[in-house]
Amino acid sequence: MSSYMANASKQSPKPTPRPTDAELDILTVLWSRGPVTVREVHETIAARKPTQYTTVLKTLQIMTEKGLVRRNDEQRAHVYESAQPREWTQQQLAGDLLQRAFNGSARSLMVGALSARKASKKELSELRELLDQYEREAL
Amino acid sequence: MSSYMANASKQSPKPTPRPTDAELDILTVLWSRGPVTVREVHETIAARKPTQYTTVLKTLQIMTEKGLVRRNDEQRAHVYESAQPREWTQQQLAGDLLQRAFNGSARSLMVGALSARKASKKELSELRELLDQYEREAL
DNA sequence: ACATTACTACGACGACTTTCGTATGTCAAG
DNA sequence: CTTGACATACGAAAGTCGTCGTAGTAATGT
Repeated sequence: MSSYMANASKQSPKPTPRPTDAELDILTVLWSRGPVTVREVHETIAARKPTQYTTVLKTLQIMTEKGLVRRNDEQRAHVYESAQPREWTQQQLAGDLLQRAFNGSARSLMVGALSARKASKKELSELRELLDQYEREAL
Repeated sequence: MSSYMANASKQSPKPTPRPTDAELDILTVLWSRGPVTVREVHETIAARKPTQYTTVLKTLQIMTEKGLVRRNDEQRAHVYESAQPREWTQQQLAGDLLQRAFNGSARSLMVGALSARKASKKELSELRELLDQYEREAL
């Protein structure tokens, strides 16, 4: 064991910032589509909300600077992919909101979520299953 | 019944916007303290994060314009209170995040929240109780 | 070869956020 | 009345966000 830093952090390991609304829209595409070109991202985004190609491009460039996405520029049309898996980002966002608006109470967050969109019977049992699983793991 | 509008909405009933980070900090104080003066809000806020009095004041003024808070200016020191109860705003925020980042899946949101802060045994049973309650009500 | 199409880079604008300083008003001592 | 403590109003700086137009460059078709 020498003094190598296998760790990716050097100098200021500035944590990945919370994605903005527009950025989250793009990440959603990247997560479901995998590595894609700007064009593909744009097509998907523009299908739901009229948006210029360059708007998506610019946002992706900024996201690259922020470290939210990785870019492969070997091809002429650069290929982007999310720097973090969906679950990781979701955890950040949930944790952040939990902290900021719910004073850390998972129960309150659940109340908020459930009352926001009436949960189906199926969804409720799904949640119950999730709790079972957690209780088993967390010994 | 004449053409009166007892309703508070006139012309564009523009919905209350999502509070920003700084605004949420202030709302948190208002919720736990009830109607208070700027001074009281400031003292609470400044205890955790150095902030000028006028910063809090200005933010509260903006929040008044947005309809996030109500102001009573009968006294020289105006008294502010949240325009919406804590639960209502929490529901908005949870629903918003659920929609934007979790594709509407309450289960995913729960996974995110639970993995963000390891839930205690007590918290888990609290959640289970909540589900019971929901299942009983939602017939 | 040249026109057309497909990309990236980037500057810039308007709206919004957060922050603070300064101007100004009110009121109670002294 | 004047001063000092305490309020509100407000302009403005500095940063971020979302958006787009334009410029330039590489590939493709005719």
